[in-house]
Amino acid sequence: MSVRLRPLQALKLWQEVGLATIRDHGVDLSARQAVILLTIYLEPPPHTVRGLASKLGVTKPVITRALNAMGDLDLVSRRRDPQDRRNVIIQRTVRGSLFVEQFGDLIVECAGTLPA
Amino acid sequence: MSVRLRPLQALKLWQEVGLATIRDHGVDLSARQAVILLTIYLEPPPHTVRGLASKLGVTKPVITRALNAMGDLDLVSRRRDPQDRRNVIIQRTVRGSLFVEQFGDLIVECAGTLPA
DNA sequence: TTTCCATGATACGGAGACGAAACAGTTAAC
DNA sequence: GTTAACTGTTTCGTCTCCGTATCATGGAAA
Repeated sequence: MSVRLRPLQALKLWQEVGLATIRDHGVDLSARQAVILLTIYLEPPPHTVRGLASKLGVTKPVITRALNAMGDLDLVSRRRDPQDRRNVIIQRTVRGSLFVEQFGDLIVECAGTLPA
Repeated sequence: MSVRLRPLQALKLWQEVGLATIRDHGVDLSARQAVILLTIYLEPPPHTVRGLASKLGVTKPVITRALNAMGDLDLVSRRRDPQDRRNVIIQRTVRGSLFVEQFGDLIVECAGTLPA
């Protein structure tokens, strides 16, 4: 069952959620960081720097820096792959799971108050 | 009639739309710029620098700079208010309308392909 | 008129992100 | 064992953005 959404509703939803995240002044991620975080938490592991860079169409340093920033916030964690020690496996954290979950709830809440 | 959306669908939708905008390499606005643009095109005019700054909870230079950037892209335009020449009235443009419209369609399209 | 207050724009220093290129570490090929 | 290829990271110069403070202009009040 697909989600039915009209253009005006979609735009309003984007505006409301954007407004909420800007004004909340809590953790504010850039658009790219948000997409990286969502990819890590929504798609099946394992996730690597190269894989994420390829999927998003950006360079590797972008991923490394985003992981540094989100690592400092305890939203993701990294460890070496024991099998192939060149690889870095990106792992989820408790705080990251909570953050993503709350973000999902925020969108759902905004969607619920949308006019017909 | 409110829009019904489940948390996992909402998160997937955000990821898909974010992915599309990152990879398109066309016009890429910051999160703040996007919210400003949507506010201009979704809420009834007139819009002023001060009003937008207050609504978003940011300082005035942020709005001025965003309007400069989006003005260079021909997404918005500005003119002095003839009544009170201190004010600047922010106006919509053809290109901006088209851009917002296409963005709305993108969200709707992503929503339509969402799994149950 | 002169003195305030309001508006939006600019100057400035600092912080952060970008891509290209060079880097250290690991594995594979020969 | 040496060379080559691949991983993620760092460096570099550049660019953009931020907030504070200041500026230039226009309106309102005395």
